[in-house]
Amino acid sequence: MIEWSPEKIKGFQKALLNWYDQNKRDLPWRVDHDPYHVWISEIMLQQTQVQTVIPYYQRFMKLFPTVGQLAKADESVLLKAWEGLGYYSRARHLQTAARQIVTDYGGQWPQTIDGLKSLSGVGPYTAGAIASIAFNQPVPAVDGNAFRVFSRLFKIDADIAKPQTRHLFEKVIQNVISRDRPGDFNQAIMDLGASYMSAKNPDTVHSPVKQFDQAYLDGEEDKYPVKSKKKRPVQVNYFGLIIHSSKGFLFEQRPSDGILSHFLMFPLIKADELDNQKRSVQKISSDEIIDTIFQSWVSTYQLQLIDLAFVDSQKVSHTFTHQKWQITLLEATLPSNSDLSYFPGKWVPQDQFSTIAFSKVQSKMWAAYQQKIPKTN
DNA sequence: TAATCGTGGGT
DNA sequence: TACCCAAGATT
Repeated sequence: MIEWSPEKIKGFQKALLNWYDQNKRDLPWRVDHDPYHVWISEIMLQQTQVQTVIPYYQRFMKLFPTVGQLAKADESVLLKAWEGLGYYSRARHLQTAARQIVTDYGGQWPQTIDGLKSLSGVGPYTAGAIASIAFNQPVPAVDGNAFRVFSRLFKIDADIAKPQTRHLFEKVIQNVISRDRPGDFNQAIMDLGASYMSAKNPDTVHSPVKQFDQAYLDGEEDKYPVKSKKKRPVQVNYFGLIIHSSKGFLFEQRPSDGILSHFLMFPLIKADELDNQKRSVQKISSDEIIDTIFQSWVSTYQLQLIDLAFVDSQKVSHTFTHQKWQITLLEATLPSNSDLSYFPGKWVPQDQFSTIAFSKVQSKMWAAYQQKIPKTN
């Protein structure tokens, strides 16, 4: 890693902020520096592209214009507004934090890094972003853009995939951030990282700070940032049960932890658990699958599925960050007066589907069941 | 610490 | 396809 003189730091700040003043992106959360606006946008933007967030942000602000209204909102309405954004715990943390602000902080925003980090779902990056943008504090906001930009400027070869590395970047940024315009400085880095200094096909030759980009000057920008590779998703096979009655379709409430926690979905059964119930390592036949599911539901939920059969369609496939699901659909009916006391779910009439937040994979199952055509992502 | 948590877009 | 990336936080 290289060092910069005070003169070089001043020159960098000037070049960066001059460029930002002329070329900053016109984004809906940049109309002011309201901490509520900054906060909502930063949470939505976590691991999510700007163009995806824009319509969600605009709808969100119409639904929940203030932190107080977010605090007292129905969680089902909130999750419906978040539908499709993913990482749904962000939405739950959002409301938890809104209630923290209203109750713990008397409606007044904490303005320190530690105070902001005490809010649910607000970590080091988001706290830095709010503190600098909304409260004009000279603190770093180390996101993926900052990692990429500063690793190239300073030729930092620390692995940005390791949590510890953030501290190193915070020290570097603390030394070069504009004391006069910290919020604009951090946002300028983000705009730079999203344009001339993007991850793929960077256009450094036209970058406003190319003369400060040591990796570029040395012809080594393709070496930065250093980032270790992620593991590939593991495949998990499921059977998905489309169960209907005159009351609608049977939805199962997923557990409070793990992927898609709390979501209502068509009941899913892990294929290997079904195999275990048969105490067999070998794959079981179609008849045995139906028989085993039927008996499992009788013993577990005291529910008797009628006409349980495979849906004549391709498997539903969906890939998450760490899991690849392959779902084989089955269909059954259940008497509408069935006792659901032992079942963690409820009947949902079809005309109420639009009021419930569907995960992407749930939407795929429903589409496959309705259309009986192949569905993949 | 390393693993986990969704989805859409691009190559 | 398979893989990577996108304004990260939590446990």
